[in-house]
Amino acid sequence: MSYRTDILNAATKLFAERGFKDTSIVDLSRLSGAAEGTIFHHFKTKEEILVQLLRKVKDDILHEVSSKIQRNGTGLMLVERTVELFLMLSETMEYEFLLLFRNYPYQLASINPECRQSIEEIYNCFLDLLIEGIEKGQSDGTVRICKPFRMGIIIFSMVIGIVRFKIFHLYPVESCYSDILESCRRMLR
Amino acid sequence: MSYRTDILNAATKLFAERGFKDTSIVDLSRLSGAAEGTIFHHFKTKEEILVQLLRKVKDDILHEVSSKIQRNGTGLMLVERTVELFLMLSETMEYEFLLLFRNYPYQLASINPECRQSIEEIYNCFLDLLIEGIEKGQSDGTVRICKPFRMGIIIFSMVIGIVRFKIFHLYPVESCYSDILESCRRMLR
DNA sequence: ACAAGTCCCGAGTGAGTACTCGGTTTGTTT
DNA sequence: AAACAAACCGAGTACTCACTCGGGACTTGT
Repeated sequence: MSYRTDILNAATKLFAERGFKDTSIVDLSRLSGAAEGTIFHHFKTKEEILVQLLRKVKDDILHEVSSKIQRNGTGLMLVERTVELFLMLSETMEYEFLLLFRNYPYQLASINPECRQSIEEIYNCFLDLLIEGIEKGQSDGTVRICKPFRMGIIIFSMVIGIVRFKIFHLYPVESCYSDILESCRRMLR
Repeated sequence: MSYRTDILNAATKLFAERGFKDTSIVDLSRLSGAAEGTIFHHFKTKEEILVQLLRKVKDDILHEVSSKIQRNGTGLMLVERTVELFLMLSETMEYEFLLLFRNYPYQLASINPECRQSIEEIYNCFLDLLIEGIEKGQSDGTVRICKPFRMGIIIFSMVIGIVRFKIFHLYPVESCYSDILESCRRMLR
């Protein structure tokens, strides 16, 4: 039982709530209970904490997606399931999503390419599912003829936008979920 | 001819490109040509620069909106014009939009309530136009029966998401503009 | 000419930062 | 129990940051 996981947990919380730059090692030390020296015993630099944290978040989310997404049914159903899953995960994995949205692409992209890559893999995972669903839907007749990539981008940006509104408490959107799915169907049919 | 505007111009560029926290007074001094002391002669604190900057951005955008938006025509047309205007402004006022998207609601919200208020006014300006268009459209028959606020939120989040993708070069979206308008129509009709 | 005021300068200040280092504790192996 | 390594500690270091201060230059009104 080392402080390693305590430090990562503290980092998840603080990086998500305040962002990377606004969290100091002293903050991490206080919240995790580990001395500053201990933190640098487990992680070479502050940046290294973020890199490992994001790698873990990426693994968790990709695992969650691959275990929850079912590919039976129509293409339109796959799109709907992807949207629903994203909305659901943004609640069950709130801190992880907060972390993604708060730190990207603002500080992160320039800080570290590995961070950026982790986050892009997460983004692409969902976008690819949407595109796959649209293409499949065009084969089975549940989706109209349109450019899959473009419509995937549009739907994805809509869902991300909604989640951002919710996570940062800008507008109340919980009541919109059914309207979002209905909007997707209308856009694609 | 004082350094005041030079400092604000430098701040617009640097806060937009790097964010508030990642821009130092030395950076501002170098880019504007004004000595550090001169910066603090014109602005009480670094935060004060941001406050005044955002107030100006808000005024500029609200003025642009009120001068460009025409209310003749159907409700659906008002929605489409609002979306088009937002997309257009995100190009003609690129730095200002970058500034909005980079700094909100991450560092800003907690830093200063006046900053937050400026940005919320900008957001609400567009959202209110969308809602107005939807309600008007429901009267004149160009928009189906739905909750105006919810659909306004959904359309707004879609447009913001697209602009974010573009501004940060995450995905190529320039080609999507006509699809976005088409999607709006399908969602509302 | 002189006083007042604005603009400007940049070295200096103190607080905070990420990170280091020498040494202590704890756990494991033999 | 002795030996070794991993985990842990916190004072110390070098650096960056926003901000101050005392004074110089230029403009304006009297």
